[in-house]
Amino acid sequence: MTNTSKIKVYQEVLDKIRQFIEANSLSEGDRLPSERELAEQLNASRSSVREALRAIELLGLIETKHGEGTFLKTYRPYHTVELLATFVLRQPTTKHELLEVRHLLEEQCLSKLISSEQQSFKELIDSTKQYNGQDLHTFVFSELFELVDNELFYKIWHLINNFSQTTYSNKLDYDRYINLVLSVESQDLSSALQDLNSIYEK
Amino acid sequence: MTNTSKIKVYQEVLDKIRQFIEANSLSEGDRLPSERELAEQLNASRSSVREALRAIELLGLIETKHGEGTFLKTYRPYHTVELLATFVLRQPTTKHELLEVRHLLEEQCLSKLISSEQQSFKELIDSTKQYNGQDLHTFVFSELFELVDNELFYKIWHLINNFSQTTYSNKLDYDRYINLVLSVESQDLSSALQDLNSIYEK
DNA sequence: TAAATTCAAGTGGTCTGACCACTACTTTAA
DNA sequence: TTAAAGTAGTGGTCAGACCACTTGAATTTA
Repeated sequence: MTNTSKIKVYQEVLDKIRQFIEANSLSEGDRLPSERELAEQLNASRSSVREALRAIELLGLIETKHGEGTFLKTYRPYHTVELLATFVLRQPTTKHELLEVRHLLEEQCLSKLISSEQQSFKELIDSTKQYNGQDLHTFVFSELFELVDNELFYKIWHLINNFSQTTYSNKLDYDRYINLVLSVESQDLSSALQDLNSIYEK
Repeated sequence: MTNTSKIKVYQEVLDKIRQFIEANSLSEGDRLPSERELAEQLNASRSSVREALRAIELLGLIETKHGEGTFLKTYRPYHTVELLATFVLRQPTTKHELLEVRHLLEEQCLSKLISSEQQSFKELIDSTKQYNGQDLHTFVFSELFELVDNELFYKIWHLINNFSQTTYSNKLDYDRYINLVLSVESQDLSSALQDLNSIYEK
């Protein structure tokens, strides 16, 4: 019946690896112990270790180099998202929640920016006008979040944003985003929030 | 040189599985071929197949039942988001950042509650007064976040909250938290935010 | 006949040991 | 001094072996 308690070896390994990273405060580019070493130290077979490593590799958290080793990687979930997209039939509720949270985070971002020292957004406006990529929203907010100077905050938004990839913006949106930035620049919070709303309601 | 093109077996397997799912239009609950079957059909070893399966299992896309088989699962981004968050959060993060983000999530929580339909907080106030545990903050906000009806939002806060292990509340805090809830009840946002601030500034 | 038991086949879970391919470094030879 | 060859360590992959578990059929029992 209630069998869910069975923890698999590869999951334990996963946890141990995470702990190892934390304990040795490894960061981007650092090398993990070899598969054989991990297997021995964690008292697991190399296969199990590999299952764990492959899993977090797919998540984009590590990178393996044949003949060299396994390395921590800067987290970039792009390929994960692509992968997921092909597998997933998204559920409406879920999608709604994702967007709601994203919206929330962005509101706070704007609020933070406005309540901090005034700064110029000239460059951002220019680069927005010239932006030619797929996802204007991501572009603009990446820039805005970076200004907030809270790495964690940025990462969380980034994470959510990647999962809520939905409709790609059409050209009309340029105006909306530029208005938004202008509102931020003039430190008008309620106007900025309204601009953001209009983007979401579209 | 251009070595990046080296595709690993487990990635090919992954792709084939995806194609299989698509071709047979499998959906939630349907069973995939057994590991041994997949290995044979895809001309790979069982280990490689398992590496692929473990990876997407970790992503939350499939579910394996010992002795039964491997099944497609309803996809919940929470799972992935949570998983990734545990890694992201373990990267060097200052306590200040954690608290700032937590604070900010809580502000949004209050804001959401206040802008939604009015509700009674009588029970919450009572149980807060009687609360006898270690962490009043967690208690009160767990309740508040649940009222927001966005599971993802709740989970993110929960994660951050766990990592920002602060602390011990002294009795004086009871008043602060009760005031906070009262402000929410009377739908007075600015007052609620102020109450929250006073908790953080303490 | 109906119910309980036993048993066999199929499945995932794990481990071992073996090669191969690649990299970086050391040793050797020119 | 420099170039080449060798070597040790690493990830990549595979084959095969058990084990634990589930299911359903065959068998036994009531």
